[in-house]
Amino acid sequence: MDALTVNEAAATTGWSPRMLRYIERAGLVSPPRSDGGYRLYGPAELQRLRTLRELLERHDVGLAEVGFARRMREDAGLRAAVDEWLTAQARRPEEVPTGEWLRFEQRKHERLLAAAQSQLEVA
Amino acid sequence: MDALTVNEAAATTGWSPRMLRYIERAGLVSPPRSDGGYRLYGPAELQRLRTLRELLERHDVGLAEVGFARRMREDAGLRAAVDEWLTAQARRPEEVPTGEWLRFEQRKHERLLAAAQSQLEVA
DNA sequence: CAAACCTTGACACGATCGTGTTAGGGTTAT
DNA sequence: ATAACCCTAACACGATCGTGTCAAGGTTTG
Repeated sequence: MDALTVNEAAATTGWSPRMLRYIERAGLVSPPRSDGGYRLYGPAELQRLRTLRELLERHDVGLAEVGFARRMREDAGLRAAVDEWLTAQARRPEEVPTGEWLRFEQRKHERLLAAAQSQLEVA
Repeated sequence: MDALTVNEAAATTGWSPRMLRYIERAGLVSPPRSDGGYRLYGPAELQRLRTLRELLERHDVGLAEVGFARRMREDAGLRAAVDEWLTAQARRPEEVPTGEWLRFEQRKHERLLAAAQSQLEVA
């Protein structure tokens, strides 16, 4: 069998087994199961897990946010509602001071980086 | 003056003053300010606050999620990355993409990347 | 069969979200 | 001028996110 179990998949993707289960519950990567219920990660799932990691790291996004993007993609009503609301906002560009929001995001990012840093220093 | 202050705006929109400030910080509704720094909510902002409430209640969405949708809309690179990841998920591996489908996806991706590029050039 | 691995469920813990409240200090309006 | 209102910053607090770990029990495999 060329399918890996959770621990093996974890070893080759950089996720922990715990996170692999969490990611499945979040509806992002759901491997098929063996007759006994074991998760079986094939090449497709492994690739998705690696690209998911890339996506989160490079764009400072959370799993829940990707899950929300997925929900928007699948729920046309939701997508339309959110899109409409945001579009109305965009029609008033003079009332959109992006500076504050940017600084807010920057501070959040700085906090995340600081946390990652101290994490590394411990290791 | 037909602009309301935070407490007045809160009274007519159903939000608390605290949440009005929080919503501004989240980049969702940013009213102009008086010379002294008071928030001044006009009809446009009031309407946006009411529709925002509608949106959250009807679709069980959080403020942070709407903020993320906004971020995706404004950051073409992010949008392209998330979109690409989710699209790959939808495609079944055994359902080998026909030339037609593949070319369609490729063109979409190219458009998204081009948008990201021009976004960067502006900055 | 038995060791090694998997499953779900739970407790734990720091970080962020959504929200209220309070403190110290300016602004507006009467 | 002074009461009433606003501003930001901060503490607090339950809920959820992201993550680890442990327990009790089923599966795979040599």
